Amino acid sequence: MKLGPDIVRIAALLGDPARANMLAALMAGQAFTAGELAREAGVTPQTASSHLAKLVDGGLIVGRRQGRHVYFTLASDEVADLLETLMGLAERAGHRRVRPGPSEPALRQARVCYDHLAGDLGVAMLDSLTDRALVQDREGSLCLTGEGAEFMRAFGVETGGLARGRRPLCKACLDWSVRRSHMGGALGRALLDRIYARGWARRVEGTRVVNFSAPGLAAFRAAFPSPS
Amino acid sequence: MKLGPDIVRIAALLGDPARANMLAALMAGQAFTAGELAREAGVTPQTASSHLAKLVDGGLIVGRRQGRHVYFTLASDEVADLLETLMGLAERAGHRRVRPGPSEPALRQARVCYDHLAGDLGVAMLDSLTDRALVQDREGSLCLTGEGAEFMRAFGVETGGLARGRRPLCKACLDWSVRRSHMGGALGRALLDRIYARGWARRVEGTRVVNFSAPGLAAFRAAFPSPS
DNA sequence: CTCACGGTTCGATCCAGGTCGAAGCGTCCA
DNA sequence: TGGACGCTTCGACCTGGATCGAACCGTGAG
Repeated sequence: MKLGPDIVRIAALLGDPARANMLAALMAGQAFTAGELAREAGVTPQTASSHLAKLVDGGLIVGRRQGRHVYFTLASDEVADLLETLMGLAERAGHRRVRPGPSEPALRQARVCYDHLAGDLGVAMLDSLTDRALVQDREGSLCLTGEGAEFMRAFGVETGGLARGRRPLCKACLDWSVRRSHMGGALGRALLDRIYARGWARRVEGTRVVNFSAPGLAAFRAAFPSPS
Repeated sequence: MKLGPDIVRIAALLGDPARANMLAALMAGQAFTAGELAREAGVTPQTASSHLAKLVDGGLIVGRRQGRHVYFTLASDEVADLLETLMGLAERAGHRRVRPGPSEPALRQARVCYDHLAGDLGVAMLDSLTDRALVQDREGSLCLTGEGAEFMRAFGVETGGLARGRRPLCKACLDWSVRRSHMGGALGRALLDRIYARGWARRVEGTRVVNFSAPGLAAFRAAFPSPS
């Protein structure tokens, strides 16, 4: 069996704790400098530099120089997908990194998955949209209906511009904690942006946790009512 | 970022060439003995035994004793999913194991993905089914319509029994070579079984390639006409 | 019972690669 | 222009883990 793509290079890149920590940090969707990632991974800057070079070479992340800093982000949301899939399998196989800490429930309720909303609330949002026939599912990639576009416009998202980019408008992304899909793609990102803009929730600095205020959560539930 | 599942253990397991070769072989869906996997990976039986123990411990494969042989299979189709995702990323990142060999086109046209049909023909089959509204897509997991169940019965697949198992009846599985979905799950398996039973195609021994005969291919195209 | 065979365990070897100190290089600021 | 800072390169060190020979164990065959 010497055919097909070479999974070893990529898997080996993910198989080192320092690199995995860096990638986990980058799952927050924002760009980090080399130094920040070094601290995140708990290694010296030299070591981090070596790891980052390997990750760039492997096509998992990209770096942009800006002044004397270098900002790194995941290379694509495909990479984020892979990381979520891996986390799902690890979760199910019972490999926890540490025993559930205090912020673990918050992470399960709402977090960013690269640049869109994941966790209980992310799944609830997609459920609500599909239940009201605002989005439909065609062969794995979601598809906005006419009423859906109407809804999005009212919510403050111009879907016309989003569809122009080469990134798929919306896309089902499997959630590792809930084991069901939430909304990804350009629309997923735009929705989360609107949620921030309306002040319903804020990112907890340095983590993937998305913190909803009490009125924000109520407004969210009203905008995306549960199917039940 | 010390929260969430531990992806390192699993990724490290996949990051060794010998283990990756074994898993790639197991993607063919059939069970292999420890010795066969050792030859497949190009290592001695002792080394293979050590690797297999690690893979079992990590929950990626399971082994069953039978006489003086031990048969190994992938632990779940989730593992197969992960491998396909990894292959997709590796393919796109341009990491090929070897330069495309002679059987590469055959692998792209039709192969087994664990236990269901993948490649051009696998994608075409799902396309045909969705186009004729025989299956629908709800939040990532496919769903058979009433007419779909009718169609399956006519094709020789009793969907009633399949739905009883704890494995999802059907499921979209992202194809690494085509980068679109094909049909997985219990129904995907049953469909491939029927294709074998009707003599349309056979597995090429020891590889993932599925070889359609000329009349078999014609019958396949007739049963699953292209949407165009 | 004895032997052959598949699989595992043990121990020793060896090497890829992670790690960090020191030095180099470019950018920004005073 | 000098100095601080962020990042990278180089070199040396060291450890984890892959590998295999040899011995061991259980099953099946003669």
